[in-house]
Amino acid sequence: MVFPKRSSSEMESCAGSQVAEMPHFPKSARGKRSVRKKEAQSQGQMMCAFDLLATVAGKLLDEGESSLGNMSAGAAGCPKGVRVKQEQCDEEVKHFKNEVTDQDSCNESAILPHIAIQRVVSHARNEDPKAKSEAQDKESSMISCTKAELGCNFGAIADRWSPESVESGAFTGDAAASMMPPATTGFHKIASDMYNLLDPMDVDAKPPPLVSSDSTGEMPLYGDKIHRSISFPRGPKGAMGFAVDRDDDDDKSSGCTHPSTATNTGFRPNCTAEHSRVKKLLACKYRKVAPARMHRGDHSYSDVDRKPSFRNKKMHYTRQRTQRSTFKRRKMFDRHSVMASEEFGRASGKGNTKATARCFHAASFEANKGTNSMPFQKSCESNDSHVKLRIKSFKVPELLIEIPETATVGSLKKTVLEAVNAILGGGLRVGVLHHGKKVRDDSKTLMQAGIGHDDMLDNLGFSLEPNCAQNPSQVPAHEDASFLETIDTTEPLARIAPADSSSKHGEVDASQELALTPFAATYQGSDHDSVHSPVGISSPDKVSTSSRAIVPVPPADSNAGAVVPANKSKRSPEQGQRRIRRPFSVAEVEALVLAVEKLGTGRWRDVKLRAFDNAKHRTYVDLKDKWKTLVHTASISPQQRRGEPVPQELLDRVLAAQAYWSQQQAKLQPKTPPLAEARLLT
DNA sequence: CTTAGGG
DNA sequence: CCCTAAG
Repeated sequence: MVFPKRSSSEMESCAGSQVAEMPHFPKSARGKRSVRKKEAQSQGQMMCAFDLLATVAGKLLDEGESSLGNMSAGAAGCPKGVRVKQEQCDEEVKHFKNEVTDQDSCNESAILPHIAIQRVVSHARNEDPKAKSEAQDKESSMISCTKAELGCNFGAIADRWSPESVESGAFTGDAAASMMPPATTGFHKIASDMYNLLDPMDVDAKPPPLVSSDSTGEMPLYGDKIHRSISFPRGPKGAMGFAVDRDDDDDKSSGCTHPSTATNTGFRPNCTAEHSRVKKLLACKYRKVAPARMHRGDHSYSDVDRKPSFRNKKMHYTRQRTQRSTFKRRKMFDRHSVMASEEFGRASGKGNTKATARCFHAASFEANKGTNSMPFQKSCESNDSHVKLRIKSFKVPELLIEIPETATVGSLKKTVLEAVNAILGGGLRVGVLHHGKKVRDDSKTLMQAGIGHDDMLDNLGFSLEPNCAQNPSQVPAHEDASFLETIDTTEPLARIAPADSSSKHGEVDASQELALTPFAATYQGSDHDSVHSPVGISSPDKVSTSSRAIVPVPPADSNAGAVVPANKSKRSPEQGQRRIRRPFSVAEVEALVLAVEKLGTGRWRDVKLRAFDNAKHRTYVDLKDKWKTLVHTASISPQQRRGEPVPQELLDRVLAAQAYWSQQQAKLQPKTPPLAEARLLT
């Protein structure tokens, strides 16, 4: 038989000692699974740290919002910008580290984020190298600071970052280089390297023996790369995720850092991948709303918490299923758009005033850019009992937006705008919140309502509500709480960046994230949404009771991006949702081919695990289907093919592998042990 | 839950 | 991609 060079060698190797083992793979695979799981758990803590870091980064991004927009416009610019900020962040972290170390008392968890943020936000200052070095020196000691997890985590983060960030650059370049499909000859090889290096699965699960036995020369690199990737991927990844990642606020609320609470218990376990994901998603939104909710004494918190944990129980695939039902990116706005200063006050108390404000503004209509203060304020003119209110911004009711990752930022904006218009078109009404309570009685005078006193400023809030559907029965309290997602600004960035060369890696578990390379991070963008949706989706379910369950909108054409005021109906029939179409990128195909070459055509689950473990949106069924189409594609004339052209080389390999494995299967039927085959082939 | 196939 | 029968 004639196989492409690489294929043949690989196949043979497989057929040889390997094949015999192959059959066992499934078992090991299961074992792997558990392993992975374990790892993920153990890394849960890190997540907290990362989240924190993310938070900081988030601040940065927030601050650079405007520039961000610009960057998005000019695609290429983004990554760079992000990285820079990241570095800054890094600096901050280091600094921070110092402080913490010096303080020695990490208990003041609340202060940590504060410090970090402030510094970040006011990144104006130059970092003094001295502190930096000091920080490095103290790294070890830092880690020992176990008392306050926050501090500890932070230390960990810094630890991770600082050293790595340096290398990061190089690595990135490296990866980039390998990413660029050079001569077709080495293409697959490169890809394999890439995957090896990207694929966490391999890292934690792949049994060394198997690997080494593999005749290919890629393996050696394997270990090496893995290490590296494990050590720093954070950086890049973080950079991306940062925009989205939660911030300290979140941490606190989540209980990871927060000293108090019931939440703590519930949350803690969730400091796992899933949770973090959710958190990321919720990031800004969450941040914003959190105070509000607390204010209202709502249960949403727990809601949010549980969701993740709930999902955690499920396995990957299950999760996927859940997620898949709605790959939607949602953009929801807390209806209580205008938060009284009181809430902000609280926020600031936690040391995130700026962040909150920023976020707030970002999410709102940006009515008043540049002002970090409260969204509205009253210039109480004690004069003649007139109450002057200045509403700086309003938040619109929830919005559910679905937009392809490939969409441009511009289209995203447009989409959002449309969504907003849609809501506005339906008519809006203004809600007044006083002391966190909705003032329903329109006939009351402000005075009667207690509005107008000095305190008012701190307790008055406005909200925009859809004029239509809303039923009075809905209690404002909990509904939106759970839907605090925000589009991660990152997305666009990620998107724009280096294409989706390495498509298959999203991050799920901390461990996985660790293995991610900068590029992987890039790719994550796509995964992110898959991540997003889950949250959104789960939320609706959980909160179905609430008024504004999100109504999964039938995905309009990918380009258009569907927008729906999530308030329309209370039900969330995400069930019937058809997953959005996500064409396989060449990189993905490459990975698939590679995996199939090794594993064969009948073990899709393993293929999934091996090459797409991180691609949460690719199920083994998808892979199987893709293979099917690939085989078909390979057998038709290039002119008949559609979509992103797949390198002929890959198609050839597809056919070869297909032929090989089907033959293998055939021989297996008659009960011919693979070993025999191997011998023959050899 | 996975596979394997048809739709 | 979805849906399902089978295992």
